[in-house]
Amino acid sequence: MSEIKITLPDGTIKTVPKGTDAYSIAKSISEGLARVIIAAKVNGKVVELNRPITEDSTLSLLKWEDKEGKSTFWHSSAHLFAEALESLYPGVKFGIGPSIDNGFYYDVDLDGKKLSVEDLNTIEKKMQELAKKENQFNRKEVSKAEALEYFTQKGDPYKLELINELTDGDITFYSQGDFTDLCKGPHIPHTGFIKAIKLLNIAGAYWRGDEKNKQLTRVYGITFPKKSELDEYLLMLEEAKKRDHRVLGKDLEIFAFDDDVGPGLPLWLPKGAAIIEKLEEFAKKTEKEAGYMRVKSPHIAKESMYLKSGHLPYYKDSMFPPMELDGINYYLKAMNCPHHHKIFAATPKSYRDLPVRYAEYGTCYRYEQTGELFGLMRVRSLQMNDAHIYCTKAQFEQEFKAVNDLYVKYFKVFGIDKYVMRFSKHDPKKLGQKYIDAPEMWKETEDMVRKVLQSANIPYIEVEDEAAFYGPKIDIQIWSAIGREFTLATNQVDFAQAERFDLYFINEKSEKERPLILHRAPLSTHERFIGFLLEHYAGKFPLWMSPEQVILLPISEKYQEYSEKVLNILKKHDIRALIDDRSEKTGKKIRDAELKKLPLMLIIGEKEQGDNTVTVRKQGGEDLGAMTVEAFINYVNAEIAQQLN
RNA sequence: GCCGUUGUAGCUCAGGGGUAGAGCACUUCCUUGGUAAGGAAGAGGUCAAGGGUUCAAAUCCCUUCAAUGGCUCCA
Repeated sequence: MSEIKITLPDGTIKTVPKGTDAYSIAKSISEGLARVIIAAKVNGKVVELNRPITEDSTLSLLKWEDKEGKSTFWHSSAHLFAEALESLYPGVKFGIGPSIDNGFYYDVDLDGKKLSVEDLNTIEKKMQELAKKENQFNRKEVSKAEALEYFTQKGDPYKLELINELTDGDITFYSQGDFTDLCKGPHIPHTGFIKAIKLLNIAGAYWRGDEKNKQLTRVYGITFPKKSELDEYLLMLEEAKKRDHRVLGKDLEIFAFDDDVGPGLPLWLPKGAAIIEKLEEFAKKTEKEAGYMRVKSPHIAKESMYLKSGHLPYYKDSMFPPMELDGINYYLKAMNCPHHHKIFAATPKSYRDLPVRYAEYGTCYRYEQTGELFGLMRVRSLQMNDAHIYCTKAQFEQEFKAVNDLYVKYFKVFGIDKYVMRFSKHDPKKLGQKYIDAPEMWKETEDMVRKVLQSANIPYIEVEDEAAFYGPKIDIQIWSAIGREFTLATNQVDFAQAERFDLYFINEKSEKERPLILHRAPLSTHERFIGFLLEHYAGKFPLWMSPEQVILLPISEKYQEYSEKVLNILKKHDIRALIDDRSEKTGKKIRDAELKKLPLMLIIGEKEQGDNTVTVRKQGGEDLGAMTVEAFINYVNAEIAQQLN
């Protein structure tokens, strides 16, 4: 029998008979290893452990801890779910059942039967029962005809549709117990590895993600090889819920919604408004230093402007319906750019004026579908950290880079490090439809964007067919506490609207020339950004933007007067402070201040009153000891200066 | 917009065809206490809204509204 060479991740080379499987190789290394591995990666491809290896290969053995180990594990769990479901509801039809970042789902058609929470418990129990049988996952290669035959017999139209799109010779079935599924694999050795099971929720999901198709029932679940890991995961979910900006926003009195005002229309309470003011102050200062000029524009405009901008035909459904005045339709603005273009056009421009940078915290209204609304993250009224930069082609790269540098600077101030820059490109096949038909401009601007990203050494991913209709863009993707993905900020190239609005400047040769436009919103909208920050800081805003910075805690009524004196001094120094003058014990006052996430507490008793000091306790418990009021003011200012640096 | 779930006090939630409940928060009083909950009393609700069934509806049914988990969408 011929032999093959297996290269392990540490570089060791093992010589084994051709056809040996990964499990045997693991066993030859150690029994312990063989027990914990659940799949193998052969020449970069994940396969099951009992697949014979037939050529010289690299091999890594995957455990639960490995990312690919987890996805294999969860994919197998989806099959276990399907097996349980089929045994409980014979005749159920199956869509797809993949693994996801946290667990798996399976889309099923129960023919009108609705699943309840109790049903999930029953299915879970069935899964437990089936898991204990330690049924093996068996792979079988089938011809297309056989595959079609099997699912025709079974009467599953979804699987038939999938099979019809596959090439003959490349189709495999996997079976465990009495259940067989169309699947390319791989799977864990047997169901017994799945020890802890939780079905999380039920949702509707369109077949193949198309809302024209039938809506199937999607069940989400997660499994673990150990019960303790499931408990840990569930605990983590609970913790994440506490950090949800909708919960914190209510607790901390940042914002509210009201039925009479309307869905997606947040009300900013005084503390929320205070945060916004500090944020704007910071943004305006930063933008001023970066050469932006502030402009202001109305909340509505005539239909003709949105026809000109090209927005209306594409985005009418996302705008509030028009109001008619004197036979003319007016729209609430959904974006600021057309107004800014009109500001650009209002005065003649020379190349000497460029780049022109117009900034406005403009309020926009978007008619988001009801199902899309999500706390502050997805709303219908929003105020954007918007600006438009008009520049020459020669200036573009530098301007684009400056905008990117601004992002990085902001993210440093806010300590935002978990994000992905997504470079969205056009799809050449959709020129003239989804995208402006200007192939050479697309190429040119996309190359420029890539060059800036590469030279700045910024990690990014490129995605096809995600650009704006007027040019490529960079989106900064972040995740909410409960794991939902959002675009936080955006930086877009626009080579179309200058033409549409007939924007030009006079170049050195006294000719009219079109500017390039950049749309940018590094601090997103107030709504989304503060929603994000609430979660990012878990409600503990840094001192500089905290709506209430200092709380004075007199130990008893006797020190009330002195406390008020201190309060007035702090207020005069622009420090946002308040007194807790309730007749409660100090411990209680501290606890309440902690729950309200107040950054600094001043404890004031006999000692402090006697020597004109305050005793400073930071949120979380750090004791900074006693200091004079003047020293405390200096401390606050130094702290803020450092945070904004 | 679609599928599912939910809607009871400011908040978190229990209850459930026959006079509406708890804890926390709030108000008042007692207490004047030094680093995460001192004590007592009180006030607070058209049980989301509208309709239906019933002697009787917060409870059962229908509709609407809103929230929520997803799907679709996201300039």
